Amino acid sequence: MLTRYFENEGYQVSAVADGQGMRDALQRDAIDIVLLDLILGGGEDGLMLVREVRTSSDMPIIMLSGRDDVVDRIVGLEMGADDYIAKPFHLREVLARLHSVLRRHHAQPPQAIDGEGEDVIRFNGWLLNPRERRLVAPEGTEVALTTGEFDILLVMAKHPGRVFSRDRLMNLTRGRHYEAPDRVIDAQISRLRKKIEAGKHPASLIKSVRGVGYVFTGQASERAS
Amino acid sequence: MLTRYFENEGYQVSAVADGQGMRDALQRDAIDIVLLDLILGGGEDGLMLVREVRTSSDMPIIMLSGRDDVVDRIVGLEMGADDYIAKPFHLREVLARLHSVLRRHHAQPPQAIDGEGEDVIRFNGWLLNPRERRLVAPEGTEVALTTGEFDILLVMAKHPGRVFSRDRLMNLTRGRHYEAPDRVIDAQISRLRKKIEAGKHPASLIKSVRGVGYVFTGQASERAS
DNA sequence: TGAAAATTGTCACAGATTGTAACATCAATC
DNA sequence: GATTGATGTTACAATCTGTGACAATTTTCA
Repeated sequence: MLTRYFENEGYQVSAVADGQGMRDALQRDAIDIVLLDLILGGGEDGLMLVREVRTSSDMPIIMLSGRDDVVDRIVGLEMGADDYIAKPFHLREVLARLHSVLRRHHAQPPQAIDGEGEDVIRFNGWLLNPRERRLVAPEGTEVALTTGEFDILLVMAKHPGRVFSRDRLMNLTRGRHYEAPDRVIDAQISRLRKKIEAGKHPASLIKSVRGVGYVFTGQASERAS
Repeated sequence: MLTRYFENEGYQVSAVADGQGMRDALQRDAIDIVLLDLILGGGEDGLMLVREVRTSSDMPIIMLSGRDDVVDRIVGLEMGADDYIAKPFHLREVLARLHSVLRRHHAQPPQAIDGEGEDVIRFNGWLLNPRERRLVAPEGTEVALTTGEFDILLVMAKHPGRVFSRDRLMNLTRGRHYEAPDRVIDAQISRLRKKIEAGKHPASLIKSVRGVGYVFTGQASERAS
């Protein structure tokens, strides 16, 4: 029902049956938000899944529950869900809340400090400016990155400490269903490393996690006012 | 009743009758959380047990009490319990609170704004930084660990004094349903020891518990701010 | 448009990491 | 102290990753 409704509304929906399905979808598709029913098959608990997702990302999550249980609601929100909707609900209401969550989420840091709207990312002295698509080294010189290199660095630097699979990087930096061998990412990472971990800055900012993918391990220093 | 319920929920439960049973279980099993009834047999006081556990660890504890007594509740929480549930309770509620406590407990300081809020782990002069995935020796030199070695050390160092079975380490450092002989862990531990217990630091930080698994015996010094 | 330049994809090989297994040690038990 | 079983260690094989060379593709610009 939800699937049909949201597809009619123009969304692209990945409907899955259980926790494993969710993990797969998160890996495979470029997911913007998760709607999660508390009562799942497969013996997995929806609350646990919320926590699991939260440990590695700030993916927006809306919990749907079979009943309006105060404890469930509170625990769910404490667990990190962004909203909680009890059945029965109106489809229109779900849509409204979804918009609300997405808005809050994307509206993340409008960051109007000093009358400026910078949302640059800083790490270990580096400065990454998504708007201008520029990378500036600690000593102030600009490092030229190609489009692909920049996209990968941007995605990863936004989430330090989070491990990205090659597939996921593929999805996030290119369109949804891009087909190419994963090793393309390896090559890009290699070129990227050569540029940002060059002689002067021997720190390893991108580490590889064997069998999984890559992590950005820079020291993000947000909100430089 | 609780045992059966939680086992149905997929938890592994060690049910014991008294304080001594609890101590044994804490030693023997890899305990994640303690549910403690205030009214115990064996003449031991539940409150005392809370304090006893608290003096040596930050093990999460939920107290169950036969009555909803404000004094009991306050004293219990002051003693260091993480939550307090009065009878009669719904099993679902206990589960929810348990989730909540576990989450709070595992919760990494969510992304520490202002670049502050390191959650590095220190032990015996060593410094383990999960975000940067770096291990720094007491004398300041960095020790290069592989992904697998780092994961094992991280899991164990987070819970000094806790015994991890090989299976559990397997689960915690790789996916859930990973299939490989347990001896893989032995090999990894061996390599890890060679790196962190090398000539300069003869202290044995990882001890083996025959028939069970391994314990991290470093002296954790938390949260140097 | 067409050539030059830049970027990306592909591949091969080197190197690193991990799984496996054999054997050496060690601990517990009788 | 001999036996039995568990753990430590190591070598080697299997797998995964890093990187350079070059081809294919896209972009730039005359």
